[in-house]
Amino acid sequence: MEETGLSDLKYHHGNLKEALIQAGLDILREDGLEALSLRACAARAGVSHGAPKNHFANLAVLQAAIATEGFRQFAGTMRRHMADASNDSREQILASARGYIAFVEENPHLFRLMFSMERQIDIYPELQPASREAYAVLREVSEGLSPENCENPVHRTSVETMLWAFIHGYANLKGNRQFYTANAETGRDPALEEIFPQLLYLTRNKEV
Amino acid sequence: MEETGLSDLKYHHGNLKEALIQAGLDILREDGLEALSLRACAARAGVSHGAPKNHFANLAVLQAAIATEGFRQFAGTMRRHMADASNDSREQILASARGYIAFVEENPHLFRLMFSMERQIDIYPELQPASREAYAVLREVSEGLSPENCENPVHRTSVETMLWAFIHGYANLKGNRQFYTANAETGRDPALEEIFPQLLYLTRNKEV
DNA sequence: CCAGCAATGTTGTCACTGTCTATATGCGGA
DNA sequence: TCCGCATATAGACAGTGACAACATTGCTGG
Repeated sequence: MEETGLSDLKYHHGNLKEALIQAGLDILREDGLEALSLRACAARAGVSHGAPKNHFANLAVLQAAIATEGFRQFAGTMRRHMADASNDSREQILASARGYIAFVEENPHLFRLMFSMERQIDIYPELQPASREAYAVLREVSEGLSPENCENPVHRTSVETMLWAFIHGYANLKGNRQFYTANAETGRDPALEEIFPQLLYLTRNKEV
Repeated sequence: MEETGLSDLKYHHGNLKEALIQAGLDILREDGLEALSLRACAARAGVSHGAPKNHFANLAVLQAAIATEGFRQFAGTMRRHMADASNDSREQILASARGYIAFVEENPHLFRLMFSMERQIDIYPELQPASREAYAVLREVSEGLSPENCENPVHRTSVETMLWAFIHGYANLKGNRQFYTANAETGRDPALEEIFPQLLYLTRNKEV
């Protein structure tokens, strides 16, 4: 009507592609992974059931696009927690772990989708970069733990692998309600806060 | 015809319940998680599409039953690896980790099903016991690491949690082809063999 | 300025799936 | 023997992904 801009309310729907991704994120949050269907996303975006075909070849591609946005928000959550912590490397990686756990607790279904898409990483071109962007956060903080004078038997790659595997496994098990560790009102996980320093201890120890 | 026994080839089909579970395991191995449907299991067991209803109220319950059998085989794989190792506690838990990884590599889709069922643990009565049976293996070997004179800051529960989370995360990431660590022809994972002793080092250290 | 075109969205259809209901079948016990 | 229950069959229905044919919109080149 009075639209002169060039980016919103344009064309038939507007930018349906992003609307479908957002609809998928909403459905995941509200109704879970089983409710995520092409037709449900289309309906929530206010278009017909065939419309998504023009932007996503099939359901798997839409899922990959949703997972991609998930990885971006995931990295953002970790970086946000890191910004609230001191600059010390150990505090930084602990903060990233807190962000990791927080994201999984807030987005359990999205997280499950993200890591179930990883074996089809090639069906959506932006998925792998977004996934690597999230991993880059962990890599950065791990590198801060391996100073140049490092003669540590747990060298750089192993530090990354060990910390990543632990955080990932802990978050998974916690997301599946496998642990009873209720968060205190501080919002922090007592088990994580206890175990993590132990793991970091390995990264500065020489002899084994 | 000549059947006098009481357990096989009885009645209409025989024991359809177990046949459906076995069909599900076969489908998971051959065609993946997406191909696992009630009708596919029924067809593979040679019965009509409505027959499973008499044994499993819905698809989720059949999936839970398949996951239950998965947890049993999972525990069996770990115990088998442990039987091939020496009785030393550290060797035992390392062997269980090898079994853990081996199971995930051989049954990636089943493993994914198993740990995606865990948030509906109550829909099939045998699922929780089978899951706990698998966890009991890790608990047993972890207990061997915390001797009675233990003043270790990583106490019993934390040892369990740390090792379980690490193995679980490592297996997950590896199952999703996140790691490039190709197994040597020994069938062992070099990264696991390197990192694990470091983790075990924590369990015998007092000061932190 | 306008005709054509490509991008986008709609509608209809098909096979497949989960679930429900009604019906048929066969075994065991009264 | 015959009744009842557990089990299996057959049919139906709604929801889904995928595909094809068609309609609409906005852009672009002449």
